[in-house]
Amino acid sequence: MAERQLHSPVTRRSVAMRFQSPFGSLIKRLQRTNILLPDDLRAIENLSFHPREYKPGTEIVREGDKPTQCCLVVEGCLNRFNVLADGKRQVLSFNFATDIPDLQSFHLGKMDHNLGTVTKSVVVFIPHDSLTDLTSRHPRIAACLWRETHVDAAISRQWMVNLGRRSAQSRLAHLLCEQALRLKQIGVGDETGFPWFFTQAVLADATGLSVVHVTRRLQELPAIPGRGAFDNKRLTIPGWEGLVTVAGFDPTYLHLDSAPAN
Amino acid sequence: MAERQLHSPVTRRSVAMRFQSPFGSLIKRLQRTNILLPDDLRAIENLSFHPREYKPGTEIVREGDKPTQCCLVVEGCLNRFNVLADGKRQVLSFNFATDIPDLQSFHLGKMDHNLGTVTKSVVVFIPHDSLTDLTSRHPRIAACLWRETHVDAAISRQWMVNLGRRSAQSRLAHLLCEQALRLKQIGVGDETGFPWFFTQAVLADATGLSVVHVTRRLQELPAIPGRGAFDNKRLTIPGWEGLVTVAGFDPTYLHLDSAPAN
DNA sequence: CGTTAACTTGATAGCATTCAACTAGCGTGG
DNA sequence: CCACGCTAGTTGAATGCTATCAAGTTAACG
Repeated sequence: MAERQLHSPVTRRSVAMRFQSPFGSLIKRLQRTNILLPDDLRAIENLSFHPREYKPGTEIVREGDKPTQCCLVVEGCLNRFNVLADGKRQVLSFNFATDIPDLQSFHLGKMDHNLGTVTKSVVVFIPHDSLTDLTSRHPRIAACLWRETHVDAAISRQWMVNLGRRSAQSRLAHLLCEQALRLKQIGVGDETGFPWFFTQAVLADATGLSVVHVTRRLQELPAIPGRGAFDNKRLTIPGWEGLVTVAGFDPTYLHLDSAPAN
Repeated sequence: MAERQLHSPVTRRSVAMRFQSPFGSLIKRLQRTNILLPDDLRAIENLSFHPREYKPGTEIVREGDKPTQCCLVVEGCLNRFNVLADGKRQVLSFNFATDIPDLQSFHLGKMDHNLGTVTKSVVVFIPHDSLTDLTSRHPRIAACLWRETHVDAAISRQWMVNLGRRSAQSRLAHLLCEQALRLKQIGVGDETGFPWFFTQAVLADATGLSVVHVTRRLQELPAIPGRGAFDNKRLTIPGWEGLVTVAGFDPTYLHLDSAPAN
C-alpha cells in the first residue's frame, strides 16, 4: 500500500479549475430516482468543496479516523476495505463518480474501515458542517441521500450472498455484472463493456478468493479481461446474457429505476 | 412508563394489550446516541401501529414485495435472507427488539430480500405514511433513523469480512461476539451469555458454511452452545476474552456509544 | 412411546489455497 | 539504448479446508 498523502487545501490549481462544479452529475443521478426542486438544486450547487487528486493505491481515510468531511468521487475508482490482523484484506465496495463512499462518517464518528483509491482518482471533499446545513434545511435532499445509503446497504447484502453462497466463478461473474450496470448508470459503460479498473489482486480481495484462483476462474467466463495491466483499459463483454446466467444476476438490488416508496 | 391511549387498527386484542406502547425501548435506544426533544418523543409515541405475532420460520415480507409499512421488532428474533436458484440460503442479518429490519422499504420500493422469523416473535407494523410524516416534520428523528441505517450497513460490511476472509471458526466466534453485544444493548444479555435463538442450520446460512461444519467448529470454541434444540435457551460464554481473540473481534463497527459526528 | 427436528459423527470427494516457478509489459537509470 | 527490476498475470503441483453423503444419537412433543 502506497504511503498516505496529506490533505491540503487546494494546492493544485489545475485540479480545481477542472471541477468548478463537481455536483452536476451527482444531481443528475439523484434526479433519476427522486424529485428535487430548484431550491434544492441551488443548495447543492452552493455546497462548499475542496478537490483533490490521488495516485493509485492511496489511502484517503483510515480505520479509526474521525473525519470532518465526506468524499464525493469525481473521477476514477475507489474502494472501501478492511485489513485483518494476519494481513488478509476484504474489499467492501467499489466506488465511482457520483458516489459518496464515506457518507456514513457524517453520522458515525469513527471510521470502521478504510477508504482508498484503486486507480488514479479525483475526489471532492465536503465538510460535515455543510452537509448538516444542507440536510436540515432541505429534507428532500436528506431523503435522497438516505436513500443512497439504503442502496449502498443493498449492494453490501448482495455481496454477502456472493461471498457466502456463490461459487468462485459465479462470484466473479456477478461482480462484473454489477459493475457493468453501475458504470452504465453514470454513463461510462454498458452491457457490452466498461472501463477496467481492477487488478486480479483487487478482484480477489473483493470476492474472497486467492489471486491464483481468480486467474483460473476468470478464464472460464464469457467475458475475459485477458492479461496484462488494465489501467485505463476496457473490458469487453461478448456475451452479456451468458454472464448473467453464470452469475445468477438479478439487478433489482441496484434499485436503478425504482421510485421511492413514499 | 406513561400510559396513553393509542388509536390503531388493532386486530388482535390480546397482543395489542401487551404492547400498548411498543416504542418505549426504541426511544431508549435512539437516545443512547442521539439527542431527541420532548416534541420528538411525543411524535414517536403517537405513531400509528399495528401489532402481530408470528410463529418460528415464518416469512413476513418476501423478495419482490412492495411493502407499505415497516416492521419494528418487539420480541423474538428475525432474520433477513436471500435464496438462490439452487436453494442455497444466505442470512443477511439477525434482528432483535428495537430493530426495524425493513426500514429500507421506506425508501426503496421493491424488496430485494426476504424478512422472516427465526423464533416466535412479536412485531409492530408502522405505515410508511406515518414515517413520511414523522421524518419530514422531525428532522432529528430522521437523522436518528438514518444513523441506524448506517449502523446496519456497518454490520453488513463486517459480515462481508467474516464471509470473505475469516476461517470457519473465527466466523462463528465473531458472530457470537456480535450477538452478545447487540443483545446487551437491548438489555437481554452480556459478555457472559445471552438468549439463544439459533439452530445450527441458521448459523450455517449466516456464516456461509455447511451445518456439519458448524457443528464441528463450534465444538472448538470457548463458548459451546452444547447440543439439542435451543429455543428459549441461553448460551453461556465461559471465556469472553478467548472468544474475542479467536474472532479477531473489534466492536467499533457496532457504534454502540459513539456520538454522531455532526 | 413413536415421531420428528436438531444435532453429531465418520468417511469421502472436491474446490480453493498455498507454494513456487515462470512470462510479459513497463519504467528507470546507467 | 538496453539491462534491470518491478508489477501483474499465468501455470503446475501439493496440501488442506470445507462440502457432501450417510448413518447414527439426543431431546422434545403429542
